[in-house]
Amino acid sequence: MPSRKQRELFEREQLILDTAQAMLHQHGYNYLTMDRIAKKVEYSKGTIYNHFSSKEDLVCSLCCRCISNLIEIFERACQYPGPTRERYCAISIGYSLYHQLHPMDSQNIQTVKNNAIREKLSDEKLAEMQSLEHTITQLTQSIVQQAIDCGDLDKKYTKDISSIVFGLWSMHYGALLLNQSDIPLNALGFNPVVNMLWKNTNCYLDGLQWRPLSASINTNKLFDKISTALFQDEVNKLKV
Amino acid sequence: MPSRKQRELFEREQLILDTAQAMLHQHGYNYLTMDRIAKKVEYSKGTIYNHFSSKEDLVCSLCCRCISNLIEIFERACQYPGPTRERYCAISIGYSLYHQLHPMDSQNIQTVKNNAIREKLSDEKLAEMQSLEHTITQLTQSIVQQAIDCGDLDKKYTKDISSIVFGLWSMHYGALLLNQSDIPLNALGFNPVVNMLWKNTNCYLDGLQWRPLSASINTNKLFDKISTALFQDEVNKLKV
DNA sequence: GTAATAATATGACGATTCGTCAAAAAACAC
DNA sequence: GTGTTTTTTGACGAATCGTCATATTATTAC
Repeated sequence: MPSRKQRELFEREQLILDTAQAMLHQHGYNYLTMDRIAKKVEYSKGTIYNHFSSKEDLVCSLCCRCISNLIEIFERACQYPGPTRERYCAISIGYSLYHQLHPMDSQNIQTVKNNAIREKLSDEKLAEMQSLEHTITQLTQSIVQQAIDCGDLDKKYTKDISSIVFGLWSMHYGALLLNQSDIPLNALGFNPVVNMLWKNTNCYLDGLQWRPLSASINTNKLFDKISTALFQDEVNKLKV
Repeated sequence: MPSRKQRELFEREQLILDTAQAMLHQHGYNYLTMDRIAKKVEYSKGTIYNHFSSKEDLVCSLCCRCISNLIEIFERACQYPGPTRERYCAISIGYSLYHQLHPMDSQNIQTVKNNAIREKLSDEKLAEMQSLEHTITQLTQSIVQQAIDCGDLDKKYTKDISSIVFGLWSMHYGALLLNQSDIPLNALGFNPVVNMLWKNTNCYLDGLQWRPLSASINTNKLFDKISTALFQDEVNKLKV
């Protein structure tokens, strides 16, 4: 039961974050200053600093909100009732859709990976973010475990569960970063990143012999099936 | 035929870069200032600005040096005389070894991916870096093309060459970034990143049915064979 | 060899932005 | 209504970037 005080404080914090996010998206990182945020939210700079101990901590808080949104997506994927491979694919699809729908959020997440920023983070914020990231890996890991338990994935991979989680993670993370970097992938002859990522994910899972293999199904239909079942909202928003 | 003038200018530029790199590695990004660099190299700040139009351009130049080093590694891998799959693996191994040997270089490369920095880059530096990155993708692509031409990789993948290049690239890039981020992979139960990456690369190539499949060979021995043949220096330095 | 000219180097300076803190304002207690 | 605590404020000091008028060095002309 939060008191009125606490509620107001929380709401103001959200207002600050929303304002910062809008400013970041509209005018870029270097336009984002504490003074500008203060002016926009009509509180003084000192008050902003009562909420966030540094500009970096503020940006990291934005990042944490984004990761929380991703966790919600991952949790939905984990509920998917089909075979384990489809459930694992659901994570991949959710991840892709989320980043298509909120490309700026990906930038927030990446911003904090930068050393110039990270060096200045408070220990508390860093711990908060790491805890969220931990949650994400745990969710992913649970599906691999289920696949081994039910025989969809060979038992010999029991020792490699973390490698497999890391495989999906690194592939998606790398794809996302390359996509949002200024590297002109189109001009270099690359297909849309979401398509490539979906192909590559299936290819990787085939390499693991994670059943059912993609040769036996229509992967395009599977993509539609999963996204319709779990991410209807996101798909609709993307269509607009 | 560079004149004495030009030579001196070039050498001073290298001195500035070396100094900046050392400072960056020893004390982090936020300690690196133009005034400190100027003091250390015993030239004035204005002179530094004659070489680099901004702090960001200077850091990007560091990044370009690192990418050039990587290109040298990739070119060596492309010379590897074995089957195409092994040649492709050689790129993977070279990439891993390079980042193990020069973990700070990876940070340089990533620093420039950050928006806060990228927003301030001059068009020229950005173009320079993109040109280097283009070279890297071209080298990788050529091996996939060879594999299709000689039948090691099924012809049906002709349309997917860029996807396959992107698969290797994103997986390695993501792994590298995750590795150097502060996410405590060890504590989260992950194996060493280089091992996981090697397993995942083979798994992905198996999924493509890129012959010879890893079931028919000893991947650990292959790793040793390639690294001995191409990257003896790097391996020795790592052992020390 | 010297004077005129061009090229280069210098560091004081203005501008920006961060984060602080003493003082003012508001909220609260009684 | 008065005194106390909490919160807010914005002027300020510090750090750093990038500039530019001036000083220094190099080159050319004669």
